Amino acid sequence: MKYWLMKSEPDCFSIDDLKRVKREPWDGVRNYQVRNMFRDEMAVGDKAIFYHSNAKKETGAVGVMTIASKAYPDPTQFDPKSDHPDPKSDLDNPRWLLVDVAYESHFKYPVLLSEMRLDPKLDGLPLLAKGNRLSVMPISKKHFEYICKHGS
DNA sequence: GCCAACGTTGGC
DNA sequence: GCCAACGTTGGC
Repeated sequence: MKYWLMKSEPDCFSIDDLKRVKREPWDGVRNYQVRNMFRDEMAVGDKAIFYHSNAKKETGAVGVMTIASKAYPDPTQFDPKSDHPDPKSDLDNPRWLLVDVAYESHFKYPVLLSEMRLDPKLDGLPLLAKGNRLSVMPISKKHFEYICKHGS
């Protein structure tokens, strides 16, 4: 099983939103590296940390979700009214993929980015690498479990 | 709102 | 293939 960290802006889609709907297509990703991870590396049952980016209050890890589907074409790429339409994507060979995610749990306490930066146990966490802008990234089991423990 | 860092695009 | 210009991400 693999472990992931996935970012979302809470103003756009928060962990509370995910809790309400239980399961959601993780759409809108327009980055080839992430597309390839969806396609080649994610598997149903993998665990992911839900991370609130660009949050007004608390930027950090807020809970856990499960990967609930294989990768499939992101329908929003073909919708001119969506936030990220891609007119160059081909219906027969879609450029962008997504996976469904399912809610698992809220952390009791958010694990803030500022705390994670100071924690030597999280050295090497890709989230903390300078200039890392990936919205989805693999993390080690050790880091995953450590963050979960910290949030509980 | 600012800005550093990065990815993508497109001209050549 | 190079690289400048531009757009986006995301912390602060």
